[in-house]
Amino acid sequence: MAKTQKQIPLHIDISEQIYRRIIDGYYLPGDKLPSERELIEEWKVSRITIRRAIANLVQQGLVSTYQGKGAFVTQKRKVAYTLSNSLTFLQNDLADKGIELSLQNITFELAIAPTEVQKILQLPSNNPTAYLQKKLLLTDKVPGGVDITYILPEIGQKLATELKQNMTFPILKRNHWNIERVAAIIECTNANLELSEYLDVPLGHPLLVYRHTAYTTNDRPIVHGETISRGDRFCYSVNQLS
Amino acid sequence: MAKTQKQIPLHIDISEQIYRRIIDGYYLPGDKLPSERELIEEWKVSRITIRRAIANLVQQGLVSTYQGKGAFVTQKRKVAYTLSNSLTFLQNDLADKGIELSLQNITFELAIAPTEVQKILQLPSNNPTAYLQKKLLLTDKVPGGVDITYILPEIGQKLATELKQNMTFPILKRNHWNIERVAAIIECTNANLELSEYLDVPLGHPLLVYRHTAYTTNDRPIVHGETISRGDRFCYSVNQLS
DNA sequence: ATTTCTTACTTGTTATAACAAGTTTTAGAT
DNA sequence: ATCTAAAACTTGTTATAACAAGTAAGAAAT
Repeated sequence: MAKTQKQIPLHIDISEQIYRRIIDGYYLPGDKLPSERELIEEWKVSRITIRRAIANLVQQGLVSTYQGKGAFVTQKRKVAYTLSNSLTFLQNDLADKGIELSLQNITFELAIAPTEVQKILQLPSNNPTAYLQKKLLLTDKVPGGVDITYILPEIGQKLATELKQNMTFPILKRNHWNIERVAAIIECTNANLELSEYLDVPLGHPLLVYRHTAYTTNDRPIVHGETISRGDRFCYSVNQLS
Repeated sequence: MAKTQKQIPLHIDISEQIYRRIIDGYYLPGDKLPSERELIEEWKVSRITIRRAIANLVQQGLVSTYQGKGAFVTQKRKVAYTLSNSLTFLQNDLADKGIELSLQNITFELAIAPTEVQKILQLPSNNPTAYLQKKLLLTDKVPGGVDITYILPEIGQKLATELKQNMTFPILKRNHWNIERVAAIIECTNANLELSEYLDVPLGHPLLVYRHTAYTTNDRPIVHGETISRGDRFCYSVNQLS
């Protein structure tokens, strides 16, 4: 005998039914869902249950809510960062796709690096400082990511002006800092309050993290940082050859 | 004058304070948070507010709750899939790290492929079928990912037995299907109900998706699929040479 | 016709309440 | 001492209620 089906909560039942309507195209991307009041009518449940059901859909990234306006089916088109065999030159990459990338400097300062960064960049223990830069990445004027980078002091000092206005890797190349290899990890996290404010997303929104270390000649690390981008708008494309 | 600070909700205020306690190490990974009752006492607010505050932390991936037990600070150690210059051979890769990978076949059947897959695999329009395989990936007996793959009929038929028990790429190699290149995209999504049940995570849990197409000689596509893994347990490591 | 203000509608926050459903501890029976 | 059942925890679900805050539509005044 099948064991008695575990009682599924009302809010899951309701969110699954709305889920199907979205998947089946009954509610299309951009459409407004019925208001809470209407959904309460339809299912004859309390507001708290309907709100929970909608929250389930928001958590699945299918719906976004706006105070005073309503709940809307999200439309997701993602932009790919290309991690080709050569290096990432995001700006050109996006320009090819007709997307305008701009930068907004948040901070640029000499700071004591966290211990992990000290190790990775092989900073001298008597003076473990590096330039810390935080940049906001805007695609078509809309914030899409944050870049947090530690740069060796000698490089950061010379290239300060440029670094505040452009992407890091192309600047290094222009200034004859050869980048021999980049070791990177791609992972996902969820937005904390600080990031949710920078990126204008709700708390807990999925984010893609590209944590990288760039090495110049003789395997000398020169830059370490992470690019944190909205998971609903970006992805990474990888091409592997045998 | 600074414009009047936007009123921040109580639940955010509380979750941020607990957030700090976690970040500062006052609550350590694995620790049990105070119970709802105790937190209500501490902040003199209603249960709904405390529950919302904890939900905020869960959404940020910092806390997990278990009915009847309590809320616990999560400990995150992530396992890296290596996307080296050569191809992904996950099993060896993980074995090197002392992690046992096992597979559990969910479905293996000849099916009509979705139109996107038809295009990618260049299936004949009069018979657009391919083998559809769903596998559960278990690391140390615990479900960590789901693999959904479409395989050309001629290959799937011959290798059916093997495919049900092992990873796809090593099998192809053993059977002299040369894989010349793999085009892949890494992105993140949130668990829907089906995936949340397979992977034993809450609805909306962050997931990493590795969507790939493998090409053999003459750029002929033979396999297309996606590996969906728990974002809290896995990441991808990429090494780029110039 | 245009602007302004009010009103009605939307989602967001918070409180109180009761019960359900797991887990752990305690008290009791053997 | 060991097993068992009850009690006392825990988080999960759902209802009702009131007000806050943001948006849109309509009425009133210019």
